Amino acid sequence: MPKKPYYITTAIAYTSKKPHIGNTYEVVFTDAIARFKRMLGYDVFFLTGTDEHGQKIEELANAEGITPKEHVDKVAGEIRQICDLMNTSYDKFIRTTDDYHEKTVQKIFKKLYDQGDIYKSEYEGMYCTPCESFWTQSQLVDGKCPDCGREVKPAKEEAYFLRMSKYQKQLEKYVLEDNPDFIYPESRKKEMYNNFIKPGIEDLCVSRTTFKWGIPVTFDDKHVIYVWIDALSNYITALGYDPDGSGELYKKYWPADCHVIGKDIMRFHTIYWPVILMALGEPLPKKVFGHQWMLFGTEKMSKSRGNVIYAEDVVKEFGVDGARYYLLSEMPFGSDGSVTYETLIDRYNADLANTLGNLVNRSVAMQKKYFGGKIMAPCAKQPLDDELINKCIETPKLVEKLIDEFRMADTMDTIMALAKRANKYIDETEPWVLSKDEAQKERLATVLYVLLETIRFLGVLLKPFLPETSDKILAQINCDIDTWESLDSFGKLPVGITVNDPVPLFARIDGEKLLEEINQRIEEAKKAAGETNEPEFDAPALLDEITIDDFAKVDLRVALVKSAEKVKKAKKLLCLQLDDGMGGRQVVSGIANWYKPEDLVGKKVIIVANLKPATLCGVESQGMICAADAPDGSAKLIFPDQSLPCGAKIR
RNA sequence: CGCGGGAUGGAGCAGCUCGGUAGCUCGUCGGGCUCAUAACCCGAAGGUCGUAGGUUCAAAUCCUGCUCCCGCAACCA
Repeated sequence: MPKKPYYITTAIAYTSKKPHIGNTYEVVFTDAIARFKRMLGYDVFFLTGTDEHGQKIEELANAEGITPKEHVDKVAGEIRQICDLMNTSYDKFIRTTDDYHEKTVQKIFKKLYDQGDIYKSEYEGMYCTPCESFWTQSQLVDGKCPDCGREVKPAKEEAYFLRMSKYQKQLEKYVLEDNPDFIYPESRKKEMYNNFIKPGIEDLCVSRTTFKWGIPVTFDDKHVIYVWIDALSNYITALGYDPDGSGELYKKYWPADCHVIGKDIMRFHTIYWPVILMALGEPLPKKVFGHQWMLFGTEKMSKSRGNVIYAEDVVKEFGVDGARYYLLSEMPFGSDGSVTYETLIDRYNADLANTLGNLVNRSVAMQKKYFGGKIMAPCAKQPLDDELINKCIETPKLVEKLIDEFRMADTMDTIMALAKRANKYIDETEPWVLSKDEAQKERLATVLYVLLETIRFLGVLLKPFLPETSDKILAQINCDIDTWESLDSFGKLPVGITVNDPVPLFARIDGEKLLEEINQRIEEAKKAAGETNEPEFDAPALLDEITIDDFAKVDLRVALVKSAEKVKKAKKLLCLQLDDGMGGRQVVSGIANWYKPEDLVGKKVIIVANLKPATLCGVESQGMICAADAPDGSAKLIFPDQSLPCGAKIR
């Protein structure tokens, strides 16, 4: 019987910068599933890769003085190295700059255009110059750019749009009725459905004229295909999809069984991607699984905070399987995970070194010591043994169920629970006591057999998750019976073989010492980041030149904050009452996340005094407070010399 | 009233669908053991299960109000 195909993918990683350990989680997680399915007998195809086009890449390359291609070659290489370092078993690594991908994407675009699903738009007033972005009418907020909030002006550039609305009903039916597990977990499905699908999906702009680093539209060379069709299509181009006739791989593996992605790109995968596929007349993926984020403690990782952890940092201290185990066991199913070196050390020592490593070590050592390593027939079983044996039999079934639900951390727990039970078994049976009584020889042999067979179970169970460790365990007990089916019954460990010398699987780590070292390193990294003037910060591109007259149109004034309060029903907005030297005014500002009302009262700020008033969350704002974007994404106000009078003009 | 998730011993989580001795991991304290990587095993302390009500013989579990946290959306003029 031919094996059942199983196609699983990660999202393709954006090649702007080297991914940190949190980004690496995805590929390790997906690898675990892929390896597991292979063991179950599926014919698995596991795809990962890189997303390499776009304006950001173009800018980064410019800043570095290299070509975009040189830039992405470098970063894609790093990303692939990390995948290899983490021992992930991807079958293909796709790059969106691959020749076949670019050609197919062009064909897809053309096909959708020819059949009328992509159309050229000539909207006006939809273009935000600073963001270099097009927006459809309904995307605008108060008629302004939804990204930066600035004025948009009539678009001289035309753009191509995908007719999303046409597939509204079809998508709704698929998500709600045909395939209720499509968007997973459930909470994400509600988010996507309530926020985007139910209100009605919008046509999507699928081309750009503002940058060149992308796949050109074949029939209109001013345009480059924007990220959606380019990046998302990787899942099918990788298999040799072709609108004119697809290859064997595609026929065999599509539709994908699961796209594993970060929760931030759920929308693209559960709305845009299905619509593209429906337009192409292709079947939709069976599942999109949105995983959580791995944070550093409770904050995001960033270079300037000195808290970026890369996969290689963790591997250096804890080994590949140490890193894999941590990622797989520490990320909760329903909420963000948190990396700290403290928990990293704890988990490593407690689970890998103590519970698992020590179990294998002590068991193999006893087999060596009492029987010269030779495994004897278990002919003196006792009822006591059954508890452990039953747990061995149950565990694989539990694991199958948990993996089916993508509950990775629970899976790790379940396997570790078996190791704990085995440790307990040793205490219950006290082999060292048995060894002192010649009459108990058979019982001792049996106890050790049960123990080593349990260890074989552990070795096999761990294979998809900690492949290296699994190999080491099985090598130590000198047994190559490592299939998932071999866990159907207890007792497959052959009698008569001789185990190898016990070698510790995981060396215990001196936590205090390591933490000290690491804190030192973090301090240094912080310092370095400070000294080099925040290397992560990319100054935004310069706008078009203006004349002094243009500038004179902007009336900047000094104003005193007399009172401030949060705007109800808005998270980020503060409503400020100002003395502007001209009778006072009210200004709303999106700084509530970074400034408390009381911090501002009594301070003088700079306002744009002649800005057309606007209404935000129902509150009128007569002007705008000057602030600058900080590298960490926050906004910092610009405070003038506090001795300036209210109403003073800035020029 | 935009949508959704959550609040459980010092920390992190499970239990809630199908009400009925509150469980796990780490940490703390005490004990046991010596095969083993100062590892392993057992026991103890520690929780009025966010808050106020309601239903019930009985509520962490069901219902309602409230507070706080988080995600998505909206919102940084």
